[in-house]
Amino acid sequence: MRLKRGFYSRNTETVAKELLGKVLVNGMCKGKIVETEAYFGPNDPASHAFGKVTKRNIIMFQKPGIAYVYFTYGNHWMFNVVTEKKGVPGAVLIRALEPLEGIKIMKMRRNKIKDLTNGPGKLTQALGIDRSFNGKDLTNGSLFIENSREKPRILTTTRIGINRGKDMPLRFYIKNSVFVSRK
DNA sequence: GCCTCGATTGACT
DNA sequence: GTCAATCGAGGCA
Repeated sequence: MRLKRGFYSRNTETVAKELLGKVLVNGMCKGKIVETEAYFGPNDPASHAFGKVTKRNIIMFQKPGIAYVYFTYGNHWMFNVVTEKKGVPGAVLIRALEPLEGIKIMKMRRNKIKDLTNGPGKLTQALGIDRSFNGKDLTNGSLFIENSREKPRILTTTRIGINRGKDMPLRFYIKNSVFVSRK
């Protein structure tokens, strides 16, 4: 069962924690979400939505349950899920997956047999997510997130790779998972 | 128009 | 552990 809009239309931190253990699907490829980060708006200096609305960050202000995909460091796509009610900015960065299905395809896309999805740029490559998915509705289409009954043990840390808002504990990952990008 | 730098990765010492 | 690759968005003029 894919997650419905109501799941995403809540506090960003809550959604980030509850996404752990759920399953990200794009076509043939599936992976369990094992690591996420929450990004807010005006109160979060690390967020793209800190400050004014721009062509890039406007996706974060739109309806919950759509994809926010952006390009960084000259070669990497980042996949986020938009949260909060329409008009309120928020997104959850998916940082790592545990590969479940379509692993052969992931290996082909990554041109590797290991480290397929243990980082935000790696998992987008493995699942074939790029610019064309920006703004796509996850409640309707080939890219979506499946519910699960799993209630994982969650660890919380500060976010990775940012320069501002470094002290905010908004990174979450599943305890003992070997598929996270870092411990 | 020009300049800076990034929610990263992979190669190398 | 260090560091280069690589390009578009965003800020400023």
